[in-house]
Amino acid sequence: MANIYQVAERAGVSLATVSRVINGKAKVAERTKLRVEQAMSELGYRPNSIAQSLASATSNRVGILVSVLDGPFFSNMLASIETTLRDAGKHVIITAGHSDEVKEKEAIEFLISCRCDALILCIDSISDDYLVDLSKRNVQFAVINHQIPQIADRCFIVDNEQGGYLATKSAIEKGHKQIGYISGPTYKEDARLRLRGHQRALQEAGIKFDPDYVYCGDYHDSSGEAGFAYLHSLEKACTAIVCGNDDMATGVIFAARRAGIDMPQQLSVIGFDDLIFARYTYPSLTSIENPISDMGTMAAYWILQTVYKQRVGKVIENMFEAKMVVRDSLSEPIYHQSV
Amino acid sequence: MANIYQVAERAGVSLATVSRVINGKAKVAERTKLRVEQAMSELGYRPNSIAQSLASATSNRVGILVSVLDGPFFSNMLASIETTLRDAGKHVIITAGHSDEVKEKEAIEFLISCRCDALILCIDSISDDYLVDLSKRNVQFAVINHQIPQIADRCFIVDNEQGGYLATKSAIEKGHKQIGYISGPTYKEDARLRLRGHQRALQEAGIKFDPDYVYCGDYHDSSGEAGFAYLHSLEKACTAIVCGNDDMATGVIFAARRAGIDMPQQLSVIGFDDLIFARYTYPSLTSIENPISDMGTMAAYWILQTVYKQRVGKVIENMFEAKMVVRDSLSEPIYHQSV
DNA sequence: TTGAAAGCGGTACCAT
DNA sequence: ATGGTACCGCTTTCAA
Repeated sequence: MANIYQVAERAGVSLATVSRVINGKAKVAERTKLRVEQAMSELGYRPNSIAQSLASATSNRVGILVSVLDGPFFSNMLASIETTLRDAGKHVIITAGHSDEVKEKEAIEFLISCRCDALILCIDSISDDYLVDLSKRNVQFAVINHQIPQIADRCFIVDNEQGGYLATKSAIEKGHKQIGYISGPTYKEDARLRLRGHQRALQEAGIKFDPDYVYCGDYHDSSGEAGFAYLHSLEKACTAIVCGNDDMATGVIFAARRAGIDMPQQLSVIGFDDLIFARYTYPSLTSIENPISDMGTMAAYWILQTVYKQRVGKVIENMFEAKMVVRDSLSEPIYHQSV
Repeated sequence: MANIYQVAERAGVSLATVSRVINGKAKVAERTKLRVEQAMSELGYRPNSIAQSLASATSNRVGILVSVLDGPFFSNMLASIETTLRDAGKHVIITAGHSDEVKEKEAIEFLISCRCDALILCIDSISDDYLVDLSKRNVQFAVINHQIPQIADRCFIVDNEQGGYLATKSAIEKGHKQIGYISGPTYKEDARLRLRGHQRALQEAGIKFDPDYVYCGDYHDSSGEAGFAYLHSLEKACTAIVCGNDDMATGVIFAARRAGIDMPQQLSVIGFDDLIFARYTYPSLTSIENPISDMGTMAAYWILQTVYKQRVGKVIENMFEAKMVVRDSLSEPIYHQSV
């Protein structure tokens, strides 16, 4: 493939001039520019991005770290980040951290050693302190799904508390009084916030919060099944179960059906995240939309603006609203045949 | 960050020697090597992959093209490709083609202009001829999900015919005689092959193939619903519906339930692909596993071997077996209450 | 507005 | 086994 020298020669100019027309910033006489462009197209010239990176000390690479590449949670986000950044001429390098602290750190080091100009991190296990430290090295990054006060401007989160609140409130509005809650692991901030929202909704409705009605799961469907078993065994069983995420909600649905319970008549179930399969469960799952994809796009915009100094006509928002997605798994309780 | 000159200086050797220990191939005296390594770790040195790429004319980048990034079909494959290639020190650049011929070609050009050493292509709309041409330019690539005779060695496919055969055969073995088939769009090779497998199974069982029992869909769930409506309207309705993919199968399940049909008692449904949500439908979906992830890994190995001349201790296989995954949506037909 | 030339941080060939 | 050095293809001063 042709290089910049050949273009320069063919156009009868120096390579510096060719470089100028490639980059479009510096002034080049219109005539010269046309000659150069002609030469470029005649030769089918494409600038070598690697050489550009080396010379300009910007790789045009953005590294993404997600916990898992497979599974439905991140794929939409990856898609939207990729689209946004590719339109801006950036390359995306994707790695997985597998919710393991060591692997997450390795992945970050890998991305740094790739010379990424910036990172977008969806971390699970790394401490806030580590990220604060990272921000002091000259590594530019955005964080999704974590709120870290010292670097709040680069954190993009959904309003988890609000989401938890909405979920439980919608159950209350349907008339439920005995509402079980299956939480994610409470060492995770999002799980704590969702639970807090649940409590706020109860309180607002004058329902006393009873810790017995909370089961602490691990965000996997098996713990949804276990959580159902626990809540089902309580003296006064619940008519609705609100779950910290959709995986656990599907676990509840499975276990409840196995126990011969009709849903939603005898038991309402609410999830969180609104994953793709929420439509496919039976009954289809009422859930809280987690705008992870929008958050990714926003993080990408933030990077284009902050790191690449591009003008993206976007207002950077750090906190995203949580919204109900109503499907079939939530209905009025039927007390006379309560679980 | 330190560069190779600083390492050389600190170790008291030339940069050529440092380069040798980085690459590990050429011989370096043990003592020298240790000195260099010491210097590297003292300086926290990491070779600049961009400079390496420029100098060596290999970018260590592998480009991936999938139709969509979101959605469950490719995400497992992406995960396994990423793992395989990252372990080999390669970077993965991922793009989406959105099943559009123009966009797919653009994406390929983009990947080429990224200086990818090799591509892995999951294409939907591009013609075989284009790919054969591409193979004559000096672009190295593997193809997933397409069999192209001229370049068969770099194509990795599942045995679609066998999959279609297995699906229908399993229905026949359960006792079904009236078996509807909802095909993917027949301009797609995989759809044609799956349908052909269906026909072979019928023929083998002595069941006459009746084109009236075939509905041609588009691989989306809506066409599953439409296909159900059509098959359901036939004079002699079917007791089982075999679908060209899982999306259409979920469409069938939805529409059938809406029509008040009990599954699997009154109607068995079989999918193809075994996507993640096959477990979550109700009844859970019996399907044909599409080892897309294994195919991706194999394509990655093929690239490591062919393009990067690495010894991966793997036998390269181009054709992957299709396997049944038995769940609840297939059972014996109940004729006296047939649909 | 244009050109000359010095890097960017490596690789790889040729000597020694 | 080691060192010297010419690139790789581009960006970016600095001069003209």
